[in-house]
Amino acid sequence: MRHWLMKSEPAEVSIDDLAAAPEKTIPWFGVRNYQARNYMRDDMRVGDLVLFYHSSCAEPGIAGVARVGRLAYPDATQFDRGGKYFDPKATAAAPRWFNVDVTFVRRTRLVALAELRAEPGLASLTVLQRGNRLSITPVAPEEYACIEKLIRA
DNA sequence: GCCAACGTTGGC
DNA sequence: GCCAACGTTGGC
Repeated sequence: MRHWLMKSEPAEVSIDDLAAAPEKTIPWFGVRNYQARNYMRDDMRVGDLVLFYHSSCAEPGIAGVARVGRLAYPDATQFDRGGKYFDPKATAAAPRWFNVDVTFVRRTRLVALAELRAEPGLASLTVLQRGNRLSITPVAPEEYACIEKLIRA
């Protein structure tokens, strides 16, 4: 099983929104970056654990844990003509964008970005690297264990 | 609102 | 294939 960190703007989808969703599950639509897409399409498996990260907000940081609830399938919003995620180059026969479903596991205390940065064990965490903008990044098992510890601290 | 960093696009 | 221009991300 692999571990992931997925960013979401809480104004769009927060950990509370995920907890309140039907079946506590939300399709992770709208990703329009190839590397992030590839992680979902090629590497994510049902049951993989996800650190739910709030970004572009007053208190950026890890706000909860989720898991992959469904393998990647074509992102419906790419076909939504007029929608903000519409992609004119995508076709049903050759979809460009894929998403997994993400299922709520639990809230955590807010582990702030500054706290993550201050933790020596997380020095190579992808999301903390300079200039990183990827909304989906892998988390090594040791890094995940380190963050679990921070969550409980 | 600012701005650094990065990905994508499109002309050549 | 190069690279300038542009758009987006995301912390501050």
